[in-house]
Amino acid sequence: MTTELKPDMFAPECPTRQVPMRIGDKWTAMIVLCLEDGPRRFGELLVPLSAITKKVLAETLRAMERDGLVTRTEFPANPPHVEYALTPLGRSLLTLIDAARDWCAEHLPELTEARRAYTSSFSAASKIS
Amino acid sequence: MTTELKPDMFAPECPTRQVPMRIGDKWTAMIVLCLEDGPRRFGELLVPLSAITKKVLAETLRAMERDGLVTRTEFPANPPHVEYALTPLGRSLLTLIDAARDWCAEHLPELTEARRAYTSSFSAASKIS
DNA sequence: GGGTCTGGTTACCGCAACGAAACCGGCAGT
DNA sequence: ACTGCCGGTTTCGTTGCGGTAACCAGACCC
Repeated sequence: MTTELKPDMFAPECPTRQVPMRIGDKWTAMIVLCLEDGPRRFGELLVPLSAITKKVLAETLRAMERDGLVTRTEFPANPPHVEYALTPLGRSLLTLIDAARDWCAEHLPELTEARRAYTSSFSAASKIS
Repeated sequence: MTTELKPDMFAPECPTRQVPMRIGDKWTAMIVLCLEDGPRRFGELLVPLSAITKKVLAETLRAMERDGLVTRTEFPANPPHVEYALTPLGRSLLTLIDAARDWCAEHLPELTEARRAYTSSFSAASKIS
């Protein structure tokens, strides 16, 4: 058992504060999942992420490329197209994402029930997003 | 080995889409960590979360209470005070948060380096947050 | 020359999160 | 009566993520 040193999330200068849940932004985790089984083209990513717009997809992919999570490869063939693929770093996120999905699978009912109970007990008053 | 069914993040109506990274909001994970060793008072939480404002702390705690992650207990003693404590559900988040911190501890250098390399190679052009 | 496919970019905008600062009500101390 | 502590709430303002719609450049097809 390697006693790893956890990052100090409480230090204001710790990059953990900036980074960790970029994964938690609206689309990054889903894009990683989309790329799990191999490279995909821009247009292929648009389909499963039904609600995303081209702009946001492009932005998110750029940010992921910047952070070394995906690679962008242009094929100047005919018609020219572009492929996005996971880097090893991006792929390493899969275990984390899976852990999050497992947590959801296990505990989401409790959370939903808690939320229901809470809002029904203060039916009128509170307004928490 | 229980073959758990992962939530379908791609279904627009899946609550996974709403919930998962509420954990990833700016403060929830840190508050969970603060409460790890036992109940804390409002004022005690303000200290380690040095940058948080009372308003945001109150909002975040309310949301966490709504979701069944913490309990709020008033002590009408003298002087009156309030204690926040993790519920079992909230405590179950610790493993997930630890997984995220482990990932950061392990891969943050790569990510930082990727970011540095990216921004230095396009020193002038790109502006990604 | 006109339409279409691909992989975007640009301009604009709304909303929710986040934050700074002031205020508040009950009670204790002096 | 005045001061301060505790646990907030109120007001106002800023920032930034995400979204909508329009446009674009290259290449191919007709």
